[in-house]
Amino acid sequence: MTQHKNATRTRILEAAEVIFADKGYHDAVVDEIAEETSLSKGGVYFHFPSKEDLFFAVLDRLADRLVTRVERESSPYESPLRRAEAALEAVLTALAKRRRLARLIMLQGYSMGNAFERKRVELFGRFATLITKHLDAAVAAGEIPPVDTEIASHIWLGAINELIIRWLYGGRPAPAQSLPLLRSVLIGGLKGSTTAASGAPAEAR
Amino acid sequence: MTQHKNATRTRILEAAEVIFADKGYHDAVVDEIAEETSLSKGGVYFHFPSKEDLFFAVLDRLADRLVTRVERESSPYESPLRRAEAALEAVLTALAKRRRLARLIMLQGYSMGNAFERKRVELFGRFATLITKHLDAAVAAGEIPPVDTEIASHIWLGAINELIIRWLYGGRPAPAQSLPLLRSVLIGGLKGSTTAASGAPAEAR
DNA sequence: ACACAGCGACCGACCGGTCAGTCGGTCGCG
DNA sequence: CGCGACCGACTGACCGGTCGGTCGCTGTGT
Repeated sequence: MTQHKNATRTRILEAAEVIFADKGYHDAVVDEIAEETSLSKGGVYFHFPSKEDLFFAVLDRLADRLVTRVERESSPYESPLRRAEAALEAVLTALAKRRRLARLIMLQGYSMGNAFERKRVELFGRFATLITKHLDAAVAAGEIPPVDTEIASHIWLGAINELIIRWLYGGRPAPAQSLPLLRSVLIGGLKGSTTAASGAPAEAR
Repeated sequence: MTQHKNATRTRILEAAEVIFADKGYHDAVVDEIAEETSLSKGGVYFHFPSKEDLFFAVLDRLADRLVTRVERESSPYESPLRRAEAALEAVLTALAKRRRLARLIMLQGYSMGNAFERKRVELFGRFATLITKHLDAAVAAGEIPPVDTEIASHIWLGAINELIIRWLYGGRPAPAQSLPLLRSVLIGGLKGSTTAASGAPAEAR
């Protein structure tokens, strides 16, 4: 039955998620993932062609969830800028809720070597798009000046990224504690931005 | 003569810098560093006790240079906020100037596994301090409201970090192109920040 | 001027350990 | 019986680190 096969696949993904998040790509050992799943190494390789594929599958699965969650939490708001703000907050709190997820997405991938680059761009691109979309709408609605929204969304993501990493490593300021300042700087900064110099004027719509 | 020994050491550091930046910690092979230096592996291990130590030495060397440079370029200005702004710009342009340096500091370290954590905190901490210092002065001078300057400096660094990484990977917007918006968001955001929640309130330990 | 010892810098073959991935085999279910 | 799911011993490649050895340079005694 395909049902069972699928269940096993999921079990592998779940175990792999924990172990990858804990040790990073390189230091995670396939044998351990197998053991954790009560499978043998061969069993794991029956479901995934390589360690790399397994890792990517784990990342995709998590990213899917996070995107869904962020979209759900930001959609209720009327104002585009408000939605962008909600998305910002949703990403931050979602990551803050589970260190493991954050570790995985934000750092453990690099231990894979340069093969991770493409994936990293893809992942962050997905989240950036989420925010860019709302910011574009906010520009259209006149809530903020016409800036390069793509760069802006990456500024947002970068700020979140650094605060989360800092928290992951040092436990310093809990993300929730940084949120007020984060919000005020990023949103206030955009609102007050008089810079129309976004390179190409074609963006004006 | 110690002079010669030191020169060799430097040659190793230079070669290691290139190779580590290119391949990441894990994929860089000591034999290759040796060959590039026209030394044998034993020769390399004569100068550095371990691959890990060599890597850290490379990082420290680069960080030292960057810190010096940033300090030099920001010191001439009178206004604290202006100095902070100059530091922001100096970091961005310095990293933009050499992809390799940026790669090394911002991502290749992670491939070392969890041992990198401490070092990462240390490195970013050094840069953050550079900015925090100026921001504190700016607060004292009344140029910006009293916010948590440490968090603020990490927001700045995070934004830079993400923009640089994006550029490294995709070559998308050249850092110089993002600078105007970056400046306007980060500085404008701080100026307009009404949030006084700088940890001063009764925050439980 | 010469022999030679000492030493610091460097050599490179080798060891020990680690893993990703393979493959012939097993087993239960339809 | 056949097939899909799974087993697990094994292999091959890779690499950090070691260690006995080499070699040229310098200083010392005669």
